[in-house]
Amino acid sequence: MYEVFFQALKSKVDLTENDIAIIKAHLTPKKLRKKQYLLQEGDVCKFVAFVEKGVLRSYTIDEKGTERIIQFALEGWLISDLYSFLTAEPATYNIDAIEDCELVLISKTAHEDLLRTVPKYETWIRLQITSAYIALQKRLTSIISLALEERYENFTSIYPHILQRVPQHMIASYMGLTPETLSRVRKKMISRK
Amino acid sequence: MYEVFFQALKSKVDLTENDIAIIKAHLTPKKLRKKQYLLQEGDVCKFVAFVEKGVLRSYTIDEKGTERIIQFALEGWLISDLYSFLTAEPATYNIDAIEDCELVLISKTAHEDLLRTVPKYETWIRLQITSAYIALQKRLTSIISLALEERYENFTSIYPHILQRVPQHMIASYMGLTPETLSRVRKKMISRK
DNA sequence: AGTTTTCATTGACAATTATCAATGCTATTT
DNA sequence: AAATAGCATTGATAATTGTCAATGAAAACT
Repeated sequence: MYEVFFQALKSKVDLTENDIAIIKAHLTPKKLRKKQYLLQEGDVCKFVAFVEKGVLRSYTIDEKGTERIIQFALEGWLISDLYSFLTAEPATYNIDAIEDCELVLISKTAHEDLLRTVPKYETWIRLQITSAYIALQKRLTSIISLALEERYENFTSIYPHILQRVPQHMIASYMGLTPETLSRVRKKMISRK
Repeated sequence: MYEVFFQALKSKVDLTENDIAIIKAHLTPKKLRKKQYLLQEGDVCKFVAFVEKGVLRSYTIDEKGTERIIQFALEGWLISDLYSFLTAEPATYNIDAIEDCELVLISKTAHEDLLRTVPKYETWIRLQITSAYIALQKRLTSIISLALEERYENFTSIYPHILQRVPQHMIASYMGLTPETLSRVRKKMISRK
């Protein structure tokens, strides 16, 4: 149990058997069927979720009812509404499963306990957030500085595995585009050889 | 010396006199005149900079020669090319001073020493990156889900102090717009009362 | 004080992207 | 196996944003 989780952890920090035991005691497994919610806007987000298996997304819904995808999460990634998790304010994002999922949940008290008692856990969290920050900054840079086709190429080269498992209209949403526009961009790129 | 820096640190974590002394020994002060570079694209970024006084920006230059602003940093903020800093790859961003600045530099070896020897430093870094991540996610959400006017309103309400110290065309760049478009958006908003 | 840069604004026009509506295909459900 | 829902594509048109050029004002420099 928790194979992917501990593999991810061990690849970043050294853990003693004792560390592992303590961490294990703070985790909760959870399965989710396709389309099921993990978190709904308005509820307080009480966990950080690690993806053992499957794909999820976080998103908001704007005034017109359009879904805007903030993040995808595949095996080995973390997903949460961090702001809600840390402040206990109502979540502004929804999170649901794009495929059937197996998750590892870290509750708020578990998270706080682990930060206090297992220094390596804090290190791991720091490294995770740092990578997430860098990735987000790259995404933002791509949005404000590249033409559409380059942005799509960029996306496909960085996340080919997302492309294969997520419908195109969600990728359009992630890129801040309509599905029609993305379809046309792709057509242009294909025709250009 | 380093007043703003230690104020920021102490507001997030408890430090002993000893912690403070160790940290102090790892810092380097640096002054920068308006328009001076702190980092140029292609060089390896060898520090994280904390702003004691002044304003800086990080940005890329696209194929057409247009500057695209990634981040502003005011008093109390950190700025760096994190990816370059962590991997020692050449920087993809430029950083320069918008006003005369006083900075506190944390070199790579200082950073690593402090992470190893002062647990509270790691905690502070974790908290800083976490806030930066959340802020970036909000910025991204705003870009992909709001109409231009709302985005500008959003920006002005979150960062009124940036607005006052940075020329408008840089704010346009930060928002991924041309200066002309931002000027027109503002006009529309003002005329609408 | 005078010169030079930098900056914000405006206009005319072009390019890009969104919207709305329709179609056919595929996967899922019953 | 049939019915339904989800999905990608296309066309016509509208809305948004960018580009290029010009102007005047303010700020920085000498």
